[in-house]
Amino acid sequence: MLPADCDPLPCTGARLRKLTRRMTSFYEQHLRTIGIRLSQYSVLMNLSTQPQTLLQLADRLEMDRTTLTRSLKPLVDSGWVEVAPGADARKRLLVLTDAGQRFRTQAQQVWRDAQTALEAQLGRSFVADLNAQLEHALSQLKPALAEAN
Amino acid sequence: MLPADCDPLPCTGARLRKLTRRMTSFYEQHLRTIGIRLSQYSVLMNLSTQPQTLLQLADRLEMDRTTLTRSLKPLVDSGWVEVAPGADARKRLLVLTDAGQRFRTQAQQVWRDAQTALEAQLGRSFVADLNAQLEHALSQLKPALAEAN
DNA sequence: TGTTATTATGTGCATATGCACGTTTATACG
DNA sequence: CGTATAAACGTGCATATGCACATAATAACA
Repeated sequence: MLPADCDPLPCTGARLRKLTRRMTSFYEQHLRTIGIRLSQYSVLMNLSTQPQTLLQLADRLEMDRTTLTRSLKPLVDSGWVEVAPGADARKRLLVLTDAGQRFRTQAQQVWRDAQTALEAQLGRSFVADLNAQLEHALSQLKPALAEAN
Repeated sequence: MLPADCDPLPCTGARLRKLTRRMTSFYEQHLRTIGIRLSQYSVLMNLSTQPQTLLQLADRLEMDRTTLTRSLKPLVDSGWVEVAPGADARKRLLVLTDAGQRFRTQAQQVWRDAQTALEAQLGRSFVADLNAQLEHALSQLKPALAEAN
């Protein structure tokens, strides 16, 4: 029999997905009061600093471009984000409207409550550690950059 | 100004979602060779031990019952899982077929490669720590059990 | 300048995710 | 036994996710 350190560890991906489901649910219990999803909150936060093109925002959020395209629809429909023409005719600039800024402020309060509740539940130092680990993993696990072009 | 330990930490939920996207992508680069998703692999693995009802499996995977219902379709269509009548007329028993068992064995090899590659990329001890952290978080962050009934 | 490569984006498709609501079948109980 | 409750499951809806493919517009270059 081989030594234990030759066997792969339990599936990290599955655990991660599991925790993400729970965690998302946790945040959204709070965010539901103002009718917004966690991912939408992320978009609002990232746009609050400055307008960006779709691709720029997708890069920041590290999500698929096409996912973002569709995630924007409810935000645009709600009047919080505007899709303006960009520097050249290809680009589209995503802009947070005034109403969007106001709403973001409100949403940030609710998020703050959620994050605080999370830290209360799991322990602040644990959450800090977890954040650091996630951050490290993200830095090491670079995106599957489009097959060596 | 308040001390820093009164401010909430950066959004854990957003980081978690980010990493899950990347991580899923990492695993699925491997799993794609045999045409299966990470979540489907989890289902196969959980069914390989013993047949279970939909609710039992959903509890194990800690995912929404209705999500699982639909996730089963491609597995059933591929002939790997069978939906048999359960103990009483309400229950449906999910059974891994023989072909399903064989496929699971094959898939497990591919998963193993992926997990090993992950450990090579992030460092085995880091992955072990991360697994432990995720596990701990899961144990502390209990499901939003249906509003105190 | 005309052709080619690159950039920025959209759409179709197949899942993943969970809430609200509805249906069927058991079980509890008066 | 009949009715209220609970258990197990399905479906509609709204997003989330990313791949393959298609389009439009700009940049690069012969």
